[in-house]
Amino acid sequence: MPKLGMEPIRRRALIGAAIEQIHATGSLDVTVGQIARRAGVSSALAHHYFGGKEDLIIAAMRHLLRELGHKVKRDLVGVADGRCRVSAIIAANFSPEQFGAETISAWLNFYVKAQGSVEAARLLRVYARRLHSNLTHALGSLLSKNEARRVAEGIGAMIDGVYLRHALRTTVPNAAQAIAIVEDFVNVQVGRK
Amino acid sequence: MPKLGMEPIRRRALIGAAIEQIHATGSLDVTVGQIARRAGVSSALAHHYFGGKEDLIIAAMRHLLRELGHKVKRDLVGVADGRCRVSAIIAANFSPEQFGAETISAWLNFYVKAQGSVEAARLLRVYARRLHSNLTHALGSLLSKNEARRVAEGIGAMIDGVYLRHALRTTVPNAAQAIAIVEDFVNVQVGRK
Amino acid sequence: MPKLGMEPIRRRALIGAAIEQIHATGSLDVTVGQIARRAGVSSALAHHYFGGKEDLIIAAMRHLLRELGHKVKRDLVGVADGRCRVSAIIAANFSPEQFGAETISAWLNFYVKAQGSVEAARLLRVYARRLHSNLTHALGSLLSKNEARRVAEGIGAMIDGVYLRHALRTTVPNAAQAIAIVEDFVNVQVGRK
Amino acid sequence: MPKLGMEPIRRRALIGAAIEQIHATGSLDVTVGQIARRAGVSSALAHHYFGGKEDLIIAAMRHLLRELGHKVKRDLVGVADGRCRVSAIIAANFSPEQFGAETISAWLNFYVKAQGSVEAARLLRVYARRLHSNLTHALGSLLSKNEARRVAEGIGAMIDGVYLRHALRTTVPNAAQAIAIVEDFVNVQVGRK
DNA sequence: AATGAATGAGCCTTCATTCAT
DNA sequence: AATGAATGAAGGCTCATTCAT
Repeated sequence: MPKLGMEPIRRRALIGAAIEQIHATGSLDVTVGQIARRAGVSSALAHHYFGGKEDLIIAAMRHLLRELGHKVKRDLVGVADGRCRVSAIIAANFSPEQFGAETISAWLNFYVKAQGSVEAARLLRVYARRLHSNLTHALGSLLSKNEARRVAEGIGAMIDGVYLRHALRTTVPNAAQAIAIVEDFVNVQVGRK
Repeated sequence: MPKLGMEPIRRRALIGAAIEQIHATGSLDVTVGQIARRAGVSSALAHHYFGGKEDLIIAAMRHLLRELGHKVKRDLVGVADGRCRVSAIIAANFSPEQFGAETISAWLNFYVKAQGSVEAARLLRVYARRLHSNLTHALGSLLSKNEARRVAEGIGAMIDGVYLRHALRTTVPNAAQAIAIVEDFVNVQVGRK
Repeated sequence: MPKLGMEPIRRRALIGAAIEQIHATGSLDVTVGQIARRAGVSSALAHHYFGGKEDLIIAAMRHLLRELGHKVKRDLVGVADGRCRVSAIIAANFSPEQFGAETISAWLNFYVKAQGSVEAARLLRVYARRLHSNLTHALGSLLSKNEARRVAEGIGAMIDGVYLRHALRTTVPNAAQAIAIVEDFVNVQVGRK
Repeated sequence: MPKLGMEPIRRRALIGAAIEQIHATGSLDVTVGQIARRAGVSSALAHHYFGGKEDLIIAAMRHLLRELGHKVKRDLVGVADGRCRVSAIIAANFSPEQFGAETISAWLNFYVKAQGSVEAARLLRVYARRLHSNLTHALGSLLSKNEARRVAEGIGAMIDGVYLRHALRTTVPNAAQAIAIVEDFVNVQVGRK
């Protein structure tokens, strides 16, 4: 008898396996076979559910971005103070789920992917815009609109830079230190006025 | 036309072609054939002079890093004031030769490469250490040793982050804006004292 | 037609094709593509089932040696007399299945292969040891242990030599004549006592 | 100034290097580049003097066969007794110059080469015929013409077989033992009458 | 729902060979 | 006399993808 409702299970397993494999390989030079094996299924099944390698990779990307989006949204609930909202956003970006070695690897590689895939580029732009918008709003009560935009831009660049630098390390990512660097930046920017 | 002493000419041409091709492709998924064709030679010749694809890519990386190193060194000559030296270092990192679309692409991909190649990782670490050391020294007259180190770290992360974000853009890189973001950071950090 | 359980079928076909191709080419300079085409499949499938060219060649070798081993074992069943067992062993080595043009070619090339492949060398040594052991036992009732060993060595060299010389010929191998030469040797050695 | 008379020197060096390289590689899968490097010249020069790889290999073969021919001829001078001439021929085949590891390797590979090259096959047939003729004549005083032919055939097969078996060994070739095996065969054949 | 079977396309790499100097 | 420069051709191998079951 055919098992029912396997599709979501398989999709999730394959997406997870893709992210793991990207991290294990260190690049997007992963084979569908490797991902499928890691997920415990045949490579044919990966194609069956995702249509092709491209789509599977994009799905993994989308998954990661959605996770981050939900995390930020959740952590902002009930936080009223602007400065605190900024910290919450930063903390969300470096939370254990987001700042693990696997995710960092995947993130870096998605930036590469975006250089050759319109869909991947679109996804990253959506994420960047959302981050910028969130930060600008939170900073609105502390700075002028223009200054808020500028500082938000700086925070964004800094977060990406910290991710990039951690991609090089072989040690386990140090979230506290990462947060400190960015928070330090915010403190000075907000404080000087 | 001379038939001797072609080696350095070919090597340079192939390295240039490799960087161009990486940018054109947007990833390290470039074939030796593509690079060779771009350089106007056969793929066999590329192997003859470099031994293999890996070595060619690494050579391109090394070339870019050396160029940057020389640029920084040159621009620092005669600059005595610490704050000015910091600016010179930042400016060098965003000079037209370094901050072109091709180089940015290549740079991003080298970070990926470093995740799977010890030699590539080593090269990037050398670059990071050198940048950090240069900045720390320059900041030494303005801040305490510990603070200098911390700010240098922040500047480094910021530069990388700005590069990363520009890798996404399709427009021509805006060096002035990039420099402004980083300089802004430095100003506040140094000025707050 | 069944679509499952193709593996053993393909493996057998590829091994057979490899032996044929080695004979057709006259050397081990055979391409996986040639072998695969002869077997009616793609070269990719040959890699899929054997992992690589090396392994395919070794598998063909192993196949031939196993065939010979089985043949000898089968032909010795029920043969009690020592002298008759010697003859049976010799006859087995020159039986139509073993002494065909294809097999002779392959044999010669395996000796070459053994000079650069530990596994191939191991296989040939196993065969040589088994032949020597069989012969020594059979000769045990006719000669002293030392003499039996010596004669067994001679028979082995002779069999190999006859194979080698037939590798040069373009005519169909003459088993009767080959057997006569070796038997003649045995007769004198055993009879002279 | 152009060096004169280099041709014979280079040819000899290249032929020697070819034989060494065949032994080092264990097969005919040697590159012209390897041989040339071993001879201390460029691969282009090898082509200049020999026309191509094929011709160089054949020249190496011809060289070895000629050496053996001369050796036999020289060692037979003044030996009148038939039995002694047989021993001299056998001894020549296992003399240090002929029975070194390099030569054995080359020999085996030439047999392979002969399967795909008419010229190589012709050379080996010439050698076999000469050996057979020499032996038959020498045996003429001891056996009937038919028996002499038969025994000569056996000796030839044996010599080849011994060579073949030594090709497998990694130890230094044992000429004394090799000669003993063949001489033993001759003794019995001649003695029984 | 899932997979074994199979392949075409493509890439890296090697190498014999040619040619101008 | 000798070689550096250069290439075309070919082979081993990988992999995404398709298909029949």
